[in-house]
Amino acid sequence: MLGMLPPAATAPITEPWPFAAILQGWTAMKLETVDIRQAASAADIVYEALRKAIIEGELAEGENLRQDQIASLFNTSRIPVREALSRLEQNGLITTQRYKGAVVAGLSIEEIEEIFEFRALIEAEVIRLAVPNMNTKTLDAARRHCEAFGGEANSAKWGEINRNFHYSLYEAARRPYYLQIVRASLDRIDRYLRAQLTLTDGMNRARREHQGILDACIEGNTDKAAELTRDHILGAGRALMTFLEETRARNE
Amino acid sequence: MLGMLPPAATAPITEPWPFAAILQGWTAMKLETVDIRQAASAADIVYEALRKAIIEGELAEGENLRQDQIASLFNTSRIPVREALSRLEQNGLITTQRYKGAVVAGLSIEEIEEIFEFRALIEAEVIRLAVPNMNTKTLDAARRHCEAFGGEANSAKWGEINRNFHYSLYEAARRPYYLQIVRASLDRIDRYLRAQLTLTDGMNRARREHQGILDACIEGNTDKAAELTRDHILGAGRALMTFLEETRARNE
DNA sequence: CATAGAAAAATAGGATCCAATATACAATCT
DNA sequence: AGATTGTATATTGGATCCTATTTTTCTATG
Repeated sequence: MLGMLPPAATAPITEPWPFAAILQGWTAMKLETVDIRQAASAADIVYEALRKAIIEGELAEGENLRQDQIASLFNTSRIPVREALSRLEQNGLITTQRYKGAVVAGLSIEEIEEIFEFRALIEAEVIRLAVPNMNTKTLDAARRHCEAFGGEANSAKWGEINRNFHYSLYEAARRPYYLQIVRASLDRIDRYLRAQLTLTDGMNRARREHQGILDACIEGNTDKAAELTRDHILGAGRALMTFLEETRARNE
Repeated sequence: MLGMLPPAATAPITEPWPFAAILQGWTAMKLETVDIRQAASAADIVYEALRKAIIEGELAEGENLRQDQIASLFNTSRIPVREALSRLEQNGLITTQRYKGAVVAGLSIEEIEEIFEFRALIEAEVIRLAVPNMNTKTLDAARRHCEAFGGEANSAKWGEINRNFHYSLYEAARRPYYLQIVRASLDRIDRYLRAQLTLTDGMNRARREHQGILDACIEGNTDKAAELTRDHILGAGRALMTFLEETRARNE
């Protein structure tokens, strides 16, 4: 339901203006900091909120997204909403029909399978590129996320922590384009992945596999890390497939 | 320059309404034909025209895209233009700054290199998945595109034919998500690829390598086709790198 | 003349209005 | 009753207007 969206409008993405720096005089500021000032437009805020709601599964697939409803939720007009919807459609998170509106995009079993297969290919390669660049700082961060994942009781947070763990390793690859694609493909299936983690016993398995990947990275064993990442994703995909086939069969 | 954009607005994407079928009575129509009616919005038209102009290099990188200028070019208001620009930004083809406008996105040497590396990974895999599904029809189509590529004198058409050749093989993979990513990544570097084909002697080499890939597909040699595709892309990337490093060095 | 600062023009973002289309529902006919 | 047609309502797409910000131009001053 749309009512489940976050408070909106009250949470601008802009950082606080650096009063202290101004009071101390501009010389106290590094010259580079001047151009950072870039407020988020209304469209940005709506886009991010909707994106988050979709990938976290708060908006069910097939649900209608009414422009004026969303606009009033965010205390804005329909123009920024339309821009946000247009961006979401470009990312494949929603589908729109002319004069009929937008609905949260659903994925067929085959599409989900394809995206998992794709992720296995890409993320294994990203890890392969990342391992040689990893230093103690990245490995420490990854270990923290790995432990956080194991220790978190609230299943609603697993998806986020799972992302953080993988991203913390992937960043060492220093491949912004790859990472953008990884993010986009994960966005598409994140809801299902979250379901798999909580509804099947995917959690324990993920915990073990994360530890294995992390160990391989610490050892500097590139091939092993890539192989384990690939297996991790394909395994989660297979578990999800059997789960979905059961539930979708049951609903017919 | 923007003046180089196509005539626009005069070319709706809708097909003609099937009068004959109506006069003969609805039973004469296949039931599937009814739902095709889906006109293109103004934003769609602007988006496609700008996308084409950017990937073909008609709009130089760094060039400003003024909303009202584009709007008057297409005889429309700024609203559809803004939607088109928003989509283009999501695809990485332009970059925008709040209150400052949009410019055609340029790529650094490193970014171009990364995208070529990425394409080599993905397209090799797509060919790998495609070869087992290829039949005489797809191979014939690919051969025609391959010959057209060799026989075409007008260098402005090489980019398009090059795309057609590769896509005709890739389609057999039956992986819509992969293909969408392939398309997006090719969009980002197509201008540079076109430059490489025409400005270096990339054409002859591409012709040879296309023939090799096609032969491997005809033989059903999956590994060879994947290997050659990978080499083809990486080779073009390297040639482009040296070319760009020369020209960019010369301009400083 | 050079430069800082103010005024003006240009341009993007957003709100509101109008048009086009779809959906729901009532009225009518067989 | 059931189908069909016309009408009202809802909703999206697009145009126009207003506001916020940037960029440019002009002007005053040293």
